[in-house]
Amino acid sequence: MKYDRALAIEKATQLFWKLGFQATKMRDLQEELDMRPGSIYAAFGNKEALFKICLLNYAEQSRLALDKYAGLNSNPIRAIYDFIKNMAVKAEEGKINNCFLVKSISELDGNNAHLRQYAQDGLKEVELGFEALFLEAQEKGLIKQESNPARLAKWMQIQVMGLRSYSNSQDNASDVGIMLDEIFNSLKQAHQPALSE
Amino acid sequence: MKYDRALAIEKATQLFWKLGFQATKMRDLQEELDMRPGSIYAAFGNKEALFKICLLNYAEQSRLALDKYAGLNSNPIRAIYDFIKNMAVKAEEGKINNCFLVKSISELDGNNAHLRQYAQDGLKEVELGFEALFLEAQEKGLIKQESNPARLAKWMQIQVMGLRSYSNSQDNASDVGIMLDEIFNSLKQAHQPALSE
DNA sequence: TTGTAGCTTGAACAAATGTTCAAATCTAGT
DNA sequence: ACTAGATTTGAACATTTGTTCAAGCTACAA
Repeated sequence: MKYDRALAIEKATQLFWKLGFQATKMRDLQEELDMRPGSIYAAFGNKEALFKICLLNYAEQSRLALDKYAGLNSNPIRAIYDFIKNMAVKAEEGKINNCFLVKSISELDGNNAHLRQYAQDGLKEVELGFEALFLEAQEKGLIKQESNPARLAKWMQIQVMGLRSYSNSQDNASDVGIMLDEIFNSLKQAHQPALSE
Repeated sequence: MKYDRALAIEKATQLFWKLGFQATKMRDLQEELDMRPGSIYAAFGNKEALFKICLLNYAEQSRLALDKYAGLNSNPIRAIYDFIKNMAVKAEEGKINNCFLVKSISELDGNNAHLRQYAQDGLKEVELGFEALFLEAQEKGLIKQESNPARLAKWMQIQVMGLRSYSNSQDNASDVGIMLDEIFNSLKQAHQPALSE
């Protein structure tokens, strides 16, 4: 039976995400993808190449998701909120807290600078997406003129990374949703024009 | 020649910190510690036991450092600031950005729940240290009565994790010091009593 | 000097792991 | 049904890796 490439990448991503690059063994992948070693190597090259494919795919999906929420909301701030709420703060059962890109960068410190770069690029893309939305918000009068969209995007990344990292570091990650709301409240507090509704 | 236990643990920690638990091979440790396998096993048990020792030692050092800064400063907020500035935001050459505990928790997701717990406990200890200092600050009138020390401690952890995670995810980690100052500014903005100096 | 207790050495081992490839199997066009 | 090309299979291989242990070494008391 011919394998489903998209599905295989999805499954491989989940495994790499959960276990990390090093801890994921080819035999784990063979079982998860229900493919024999030869097929995997024929389809993806080798372990590193498959990991790279997963990273790039995850980054692209993230970027597409952000664009999706931007399309669904006339309010750019709301779009960022929805994106983060749905992508990063979903506290579903057995869900992985950490961002796949951030976790990979952390693990590939020191070694595999080559793979690391793909994850860094993916994160930068999302940050640029945030920046564009903050700029749009500024043009719509939702954000102060003095505020700096690039700086806000950076700040937003820090907040999300902190939130996910923290919720990952405590088993009791109950009120992450509340904390996200607090982050957006402090954003409004500091950067919304005084006279705005 | 008899080995220096404290020095060996220090060196092992640096290696585990840089490479991670999985990527650090016993042969790397043998070279770094300049000890033969038998000696390492006689002194520390095995790889996992050595890693555990490094984790516990790092956590203890962190906690001691926080107490040190608390002793040096009459202002508890300043103590927290100095601690973070010196422990987490040192942008020295070849310095590791991520916290060893956070990085370990991230890597040990899924597997090695046993080791993971030690890192979680270490982080919790630091958080409790923050909480005590925020409480002290509140008693000294440096923080609003309505503010919640435990919540502030949590918030602080999130900010530091976010900052370190971000600076780790971008090669250009130049203005991390500035960002830390911004974090403390927003802390004062939101939680300092209005009439305070 | 000699004995001994404890530490160190490094060769060796068994298991794990990434990868290969010849043979088997499947697919589609005639 | 037949064949050529593509895909899949899984046993096998070369390394890598965590760990062991008998033999060697060192320091010190008698």
